[in-house]
Amino acid sequence: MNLNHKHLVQEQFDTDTRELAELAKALGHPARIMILRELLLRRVCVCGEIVEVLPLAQSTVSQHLKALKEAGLISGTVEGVKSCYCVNPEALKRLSKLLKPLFDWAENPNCC
Amino acid sequence: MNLNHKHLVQEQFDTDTRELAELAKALGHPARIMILRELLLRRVCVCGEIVEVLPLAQSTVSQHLKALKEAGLISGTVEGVKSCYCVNPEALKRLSKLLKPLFDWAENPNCC
DNA sequence: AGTTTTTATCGTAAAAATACGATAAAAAAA
DNA sequence: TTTTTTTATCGTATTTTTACGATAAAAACT
Repeated sequence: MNLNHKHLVQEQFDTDTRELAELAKALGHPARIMILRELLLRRVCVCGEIVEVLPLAQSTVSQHLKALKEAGLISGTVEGVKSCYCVNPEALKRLSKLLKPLFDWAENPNCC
Repeated sequence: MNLNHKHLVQEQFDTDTRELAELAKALGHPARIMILRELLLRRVCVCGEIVEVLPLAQSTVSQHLKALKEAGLISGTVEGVKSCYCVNPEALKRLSKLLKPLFDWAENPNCC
């Protein structure tokens, strides 16, 4: 496999496909799902209480937060010494929109 | 990191969380999104025409098909020398159900 | 019977993801 | 000012993912 073959391969797909894949990938780990759930549960944007909820080291949680942030699913602001995160509704709406054709089909499948 | 530490970590999350993560992970690659799209497009279950549509080697496509199958998103039947796949609507419905709380929140967020 | 077609699997290499501890950096508290 | 708290990042080890070519196995032609 070439040095950045994967990168070249990814570019062959259209934007929507790549965007959906990226959002889905960000949701593709139980820790990150839990983070989103926790952020939704506590009405206000929370910070490192997430670490206490998850069975993972602080550095690992920080890494997962970064992944969610890079996918646009959450945004974080520095609040003094603490770091506050919240779910980005727009990203979820986008994901919903991208998945809609699949879900619509599932309600009325024409095969199998 | 312990030998199967990751496995132990994954077990600490509840079933719904793990199920959602697994389904999302399966969708977390543009090639697999394309496969689903292609299966939906052609009304009847198709087989290896997928290979022709994707910019990937046959063996790689086969691997992606396996991943989707293992996640329950598609099912495949052998039709003579050919292999026929189709999307499993139940899996998509399940994914939709698991994502609904997130999407509902996004329509009426209470933060940010 | 021999050849072709179709697809899954094996072997393998490179890259990415996952996890942790250690540490740095900045704000807050003492 | 020193210490503590909080969080991001670095370094690193391990595992998983992604990709390919080669090959095997089974059905379908010739």
